[in-house]
Order: sequence, then structure tokens, then C-alpha cells
Amino acid sequence: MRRAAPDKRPYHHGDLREALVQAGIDILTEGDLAGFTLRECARRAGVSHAAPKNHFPTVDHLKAEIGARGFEQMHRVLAAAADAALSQSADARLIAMGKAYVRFATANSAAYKMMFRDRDSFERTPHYVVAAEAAWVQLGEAVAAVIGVERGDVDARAAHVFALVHGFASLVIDGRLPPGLETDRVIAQSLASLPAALRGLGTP
Amino acid sequence: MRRAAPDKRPYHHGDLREALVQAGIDILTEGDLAGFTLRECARRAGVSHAAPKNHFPTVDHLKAEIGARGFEQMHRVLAAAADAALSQSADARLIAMGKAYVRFATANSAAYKMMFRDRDSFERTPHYVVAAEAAWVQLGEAVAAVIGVERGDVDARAAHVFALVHGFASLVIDGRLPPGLETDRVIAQSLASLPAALRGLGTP
DNA sequence: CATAGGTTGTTTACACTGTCAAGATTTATG
DNA sequence: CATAAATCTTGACAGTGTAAACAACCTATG
Repeated sequence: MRRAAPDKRPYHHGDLREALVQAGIDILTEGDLAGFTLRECARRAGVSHAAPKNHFPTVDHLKAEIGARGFEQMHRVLAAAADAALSQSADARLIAMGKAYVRFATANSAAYKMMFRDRDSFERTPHYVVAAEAAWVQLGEAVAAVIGVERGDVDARAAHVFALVHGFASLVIDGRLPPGLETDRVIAQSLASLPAALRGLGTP
Repeated sequence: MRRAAPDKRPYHHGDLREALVQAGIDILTEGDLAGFTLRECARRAGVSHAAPKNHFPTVDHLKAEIGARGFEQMHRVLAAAADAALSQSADARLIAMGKAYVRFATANSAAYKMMFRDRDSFERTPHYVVAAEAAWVQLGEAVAAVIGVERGDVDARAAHVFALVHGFASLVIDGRLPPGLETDRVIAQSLASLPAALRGLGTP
């Protein structure tokens, strides 16, 4: 068994797979999505450019793994936001989660892009699929708590919420909203109207 | 003055700039966003790989031009949708535009991605800026017609609409909504609730 | 324990990309 | 017409992802 940080870099890295993932996350944290490169990850891990092949057959596999971790982290952030609002109403919890969603996306814009962009080019690894699915389930539960479980069609309402928060997140990240707009206030306003809108949805 | 399609390619190319743009649009129409390459555009225009430099200093300039045209085309599509619903209420027109928006985005997914993705890497050419701005203005007008011009804060409501349709478009394009979901019906439902939600926005 | 086999890295190579510099060719202009 | 400007070609360079051949290390089996 080899320790993680031996004194003299042995031939084998020790935990190259994890080092590559971490290097990739570091690059994204620096906000340099274009700088995300398989060779650069290898470079940061202190390894030759072809070494990653043993752990990730393709750069898309690495992207899928990092994207999966992004979903997992977002899941934790949303769960924490919901927990913090546990004493409040289901409406307040959903709103808190919506705010946390947009905040996470904008604070980790490069990672967020990697989570959503180019999904087709990802080999859909099981890890990625499971992590992305969990986000959907989490959202559906919060929506169900708002509209009441007996009212069917939770998915349609969850899609409404998903579209709204993902839309805001994308627009803010890409700087697509007009410069003068107070995005925080606008988003808070839209989210505040969400529970009522969900209850009215599909019932004219 | 030279015509667009002379019989014998008299100038070096005649209209290389336009040919490059068209080649790029063709690639996107084929849905192959990854295949969009400056060299491939040059290839399709029947010209050497470095020829584009005279018309587009950088590949991002070509992307910006194509993105601008995408915004222009979308503007026409939305205007047509609004015109077709001219005899109906402002609510109906906004809903029609929303549907047309999502339909355009999903039917031209590669072009839509080029319009929105990587905006930072675009040299922000005047053409692109103007075209993108026009889309925002168009949306704001439709929203203003719904809520009444006297009620201020049109931008906040326009942002709400923009986020919703862009969110749906992005999620559909990236296949992010659950497989079983009837997206057409769900989106129609969400859009139907939009005018009422806009009127209630910000007025508790 | 020795050794055969599999795992992990390195080296080298290839096709591809965007960009640049130098030259050739065609058009426009004084 | 002669000269300048615009346009295109050729060739080069640094990057990229991926593949194949080889080397070093680990491990399990005889």
C-alpha cells in the first residue's frame, strides 16, 4: 500500500484518478472553462499527458465524473438550504432552495456549465446519470410539499420550477440580462411568486 | 459592382465572407456543433484554411456574426407569431411568442447554443450586440402589453419570461427533462399561467 | 520465493485545430 | 499605366485528443 504523498514520486502516482478530478475541479474553480484540458489536468497531476487514459478512456469521461460531482455538491447545497428553512412553510423552503440554486450556479459558473453543457458528448456514466437524477428528485419533493401530494402532475410543476431557476442561472452566468437590472431582487421576486403560480398551474 | 453569383468566380472568391457565414450556418443546421470549425467553413467555401482571416480575424468573430443572424431570425419568427395572434388578446400573443421561442430554439438547437454559449469569448461585434438587444426589446414590448404600461418594472417581468422560456429551451435541448414528460403539454401549461403570474408579480 | 501477468506511466506519433508570417495574385486607385 | 490595397495560398507553430508500443511497478499464483 502506498501513501498519498510519498517523498520521491514513485513511478505510480498513487491516486491519479482522484488527482485528475481534483485538477479539473481546480481549473473550473479558477473560472477558466476553456483552460480545461486533459493534458492540463495531467500536467497538474504531475504525470505524462497520456497517463489519464488508464483512468478515463476519454476526456468526456472525466468531464462526466466532474459533472456528476457538481450535481452532488449542488444537492448538498440545496438540502442545506431546505434544512435551514425547515421551521418555515413548504413555500418558504422551495423559495430558499430556488435562491440557493441560482446562487450555486452563479458562484460555480464554470462547473455549472460543465454539468449541463455537452451532455450528449458525455459518455453517460452511471455516476453522472444517478447524480443528475437525484437533483430532479430533490426538486420534485420540494414541489410536492408545496402543492400537496394529492394534486397530481408533480412533474409538470417541477419542470416549471426547474426551467425558471435554470433559466435565471444561465442568463446571469452568460451576462444575458440587461446591465442595469438588479438581478438579485428580480430573481427573488420571481421566486416569491412561484408557490402560488404552482398551485394555480393547470387549473383554470 | 459585382453580382453575388457570377459565372466564373472572377474575384478570388466573390463573396467569401458571406460564403463562410453560410457554411457555418449549414454546419449548425446539420446539428453538428462540434463540427463547426474555421477550417471546415473554409473548406466548404472552397478556399484555403487561412483565407478567412481577411474577413474574420478570429473564429470568434465568425461565431459572433452567425450568432447575430440567429438572433435576427428568431426576432422574425417571434414577430410572425405575434402577428398571427394579432386579433387575439395581449395575453394570447405573449403565449404564442413563448411557444414560438421554444420551438425555434429546439428546432435550431445548434444555432441556439451558438447564440448563447461562450458569449464572453465572442468579440462583441456591434452586429451581435444590436441583434441580441433587439430580442430583449421585443420581449419587453410583449410583456408591457400584458401588464399595462403604467405598471412599472417591465424589465423585471420580462426577465421572468425570458428565464422561463430560455430555461425550457435549454432543458429540452440538453435532454434534461425526464424522458416520460410530455414537454409540449407541460410547456404550454406553464406559458398559459404566465400572464396572470406577471400581473401578480411584485404585488403581494 | 520466484515468476508470469496485469496495472499504471512514458514515449512517440498522428490528425486535427486556430493563428501567424511571407509570398503570390487579383482588383482598385492615383 | 503604375502603384497601392485587398485577397488568397503556402508553410509553419503551438496546442489538442487519441492511439500504439514499450517500461516500470504491483500482485497473485505455482
